[in-house]
Amino acid sequence: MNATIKDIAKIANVSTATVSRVLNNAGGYNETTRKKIMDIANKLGYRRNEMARSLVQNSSNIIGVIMPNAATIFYADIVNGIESMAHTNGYSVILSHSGVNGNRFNECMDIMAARKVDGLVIVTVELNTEQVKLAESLNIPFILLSTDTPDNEAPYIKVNDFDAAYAATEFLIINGHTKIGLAGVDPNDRVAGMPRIEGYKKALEDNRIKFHSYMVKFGDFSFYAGKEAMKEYLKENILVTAVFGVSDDVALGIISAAYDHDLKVPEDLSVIGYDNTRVAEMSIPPLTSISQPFLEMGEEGCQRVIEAIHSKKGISSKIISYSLEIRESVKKIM
Amino acid sequence: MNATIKDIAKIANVSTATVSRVLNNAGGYNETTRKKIMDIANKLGYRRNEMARSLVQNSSNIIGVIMPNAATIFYADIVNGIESMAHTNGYSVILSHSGVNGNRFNECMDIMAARKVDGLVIVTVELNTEQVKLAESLNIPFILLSTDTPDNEAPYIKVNDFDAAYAATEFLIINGHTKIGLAGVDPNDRVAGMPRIEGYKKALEDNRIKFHSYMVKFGDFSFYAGKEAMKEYLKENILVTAVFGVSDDVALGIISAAYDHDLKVPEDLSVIGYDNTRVAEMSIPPLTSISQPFLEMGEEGCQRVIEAIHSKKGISSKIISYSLEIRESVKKIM
DNA sequence: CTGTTAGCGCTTTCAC
DNA sequence: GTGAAAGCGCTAACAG
Repeated sequence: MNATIKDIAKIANVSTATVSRVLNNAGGYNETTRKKIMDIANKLGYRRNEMARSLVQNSSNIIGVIMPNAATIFYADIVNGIESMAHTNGYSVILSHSGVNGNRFNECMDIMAARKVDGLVIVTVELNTEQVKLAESLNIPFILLSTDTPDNEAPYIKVNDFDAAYAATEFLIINGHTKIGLAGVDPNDRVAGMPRIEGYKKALEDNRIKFHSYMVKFGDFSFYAGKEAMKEYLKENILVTAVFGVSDDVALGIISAAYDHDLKVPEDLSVIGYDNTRVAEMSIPPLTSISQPFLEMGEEGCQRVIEAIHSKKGISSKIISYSLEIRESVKKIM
Repeated sequence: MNATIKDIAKIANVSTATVSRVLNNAGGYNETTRKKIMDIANKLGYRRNEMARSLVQNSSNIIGVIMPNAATIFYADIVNGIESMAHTNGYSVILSHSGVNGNRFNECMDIMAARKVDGLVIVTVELNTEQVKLAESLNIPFILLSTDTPDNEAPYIKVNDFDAAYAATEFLIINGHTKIGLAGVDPNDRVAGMPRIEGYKKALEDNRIKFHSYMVKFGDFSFYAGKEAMKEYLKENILVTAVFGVSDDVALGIISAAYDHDLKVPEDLSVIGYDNTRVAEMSIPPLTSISQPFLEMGEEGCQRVIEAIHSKKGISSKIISYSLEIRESVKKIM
C-alpha cells in the first residue's frame, strides 16, 4: 500500500510529528533529518493523504463548481479559468452538474457540503431565494458567474445584459439600420432574456425608432431558434435589414436561414451575435458579436472566492465589461 | 459549526456507532431509535463528512478527470458523460487540467494521488511510457479517452482514426471525386494525425487514385490551419474538387477561404469534416462530418472505471464506432 | 530540534 | 439492538 508518514517515521527513526514538519516545510528541524526524511519519502513514493489533512485542518482545499449540463461552448472557458486559478492557489476543483434546468442543484449542494469544499462557484444556474439560502447555509464563500439573483442576495460576476444588448442594437443603428429584429430570446429568462429585450427597446427608443413587438422573435437561444425566427420574418413579410441574435448560435441560425432564402449576409441582411464564442470567427461571414470574457470571469470568480476563504470577508459583485467584436456580418446602409 | 454524529449521538442518548449505523442503513437497530436519530439529524441539518468517511474506508468515492486546457468544444460532452455516470453511481468528479500540451500531467497525478481518487479518466492526453507507469503506480483503475498509448499499455476508448479517415475519403470518392485534398493534419500526432493520413492514403490507393504528397496540407487541426491549407491549394494552383478537413474547425476554415475566393461549397468544392461538433450543423452549408460519440465515450469510460473499482479486474479497451453524418457540404460530381 | 499526545469525524470489530 | 474502543493519516499543541 501507499506509504504514510508513519512508515517514514519508522524507517527514519523519528516521530511522525517530525516527518510532518519536514514534509510541510514547517521549520524546526536540522538539515540532516530533513534530508534523511525526504530521501525516504522519495524512495517510498510518499504522497500526502489530503483526506486526512483536510479532516484535521477542517478545510479541504477544494473549490466546488456547479454548472448546468448543457454543453454550451463557453462553459469550457469558464471552467478553464476557474481551474487554472484554483490550481495556482493550491486548490483542487470538484465539478457537479445541476441538470439542464438546474433541477439537480440541491443534490449538488449535498455533494459539496459532504465534501466540505472551501468555496463554491456557481455557473449560470438561476437560483431562487430558497436555493440561495441553501447555499448560504454551508457557511462558505460562493459566487455566481454569468447570472445573479432577483434581489441581489448573492455576489456575482456578470456583464450587464441590458447595456450589452443596447450596445449591440445601437451598433446596428449607427450603421444606418432602422428595421431591426431581435431573435431567439426567452422573455421569461430574467437574467439573459428580459434585460436584452429591454436594452434593445431602449436603444430603439433613444434613437426614435418605433418599437414593434412583431420584430421580436422568441426562442431558446439556440441555432434552431435563430433559424425559425428568420423564417418567420420572411414568411410574415416583416422587413428587417438587420437582426440582433441573442446568442451566436441564434445569429448563425439567422444567417443559415437567410442563406436558404438566397439572402446574403451582410449585403442583404446584417446580423449581430452575442457571446463571441469560437463559432463567431468561423462563421461565414465572420460574425460581429458582443464578447463576454468567459475565461476572465472564471478566473476572477474563483479568485474572489479564494480571497474570501482567506480573508473571511464577504465577496463583492462585479459587472464585468463586455466588448463589441466587430467582424463582417454588419453592413453600413444608406 | 456543522453537526457531527457525535452531536446527534449526544442528543439522542445513543452511541456514535448507532448513529452511524442508522445513517448508513446498516441495519441492527429498532425503528424507534432510527426515527429518533433521523429526526435529530434532519433538525440539525446533518451532512456526512465524506473526508472522514473516506479516511476510514480508504476510498474516496471520487473519480479523477484529467484533460488538456484547450477549450475545444467536444470536451464538454465527454465531461458531461463522465460526470453523469459518476453521479449515478454515487461518485464525485475532481477535475484537473494537464496543460495545453500535457506538460502539467505529472502535477495532475500528484493531485489525484493525494486526493486518493478511486479511479481516473484521462481525456485526450497523449502519455509516454513513463507517464503510463506513473498512472499505474497509483494502483487504481484508469482509462484513456480518445487517445491511446504507443504499445497499448493502457486501456482506452476511441474510434479507429484510420478507418474513420478511410471512410471520409471513400465517401468523397464515391461521390465522384478524385482530386481530394487532406488538410490541417499534424503528421507528428501519433493518435489523430498519422492514422488519418494513412487512412486517407489507403482509400485513394484502394480506388486506384494516385497519392500526391502536395495534396496533404499540414496543420494543427484549427480553423486557421484549414484556411491556410485552402489558400495554399489556390496559390499553388493545385486542383482539388474535394477536401477532407481533419477536424470540423479545419473544414470550416476551408469553407471560409473558399468563400473568400468566390468558390461555393459544395458547388465548386466539396468539404468533409471530422468530429461532428456543434458547429457542423451550424455551418453554411451544413457540414458532412465524421461523428465521434463523445458523450457516450465519457459515459462508457467512466462506467468501465467504476466497474473496475468494484470488480478489481482490469479494464478492456474498446474501439467505439464512428458514423458519417451526411449533410450538404459534399456534392456528387461527374 | 524533536517526541508525546490528543483529536479531526467517521466506521468497524468485538462485547454485552 | 446497542455501546466501547480502536484506528484511518495527519496536524498541532505542549513538553522537553
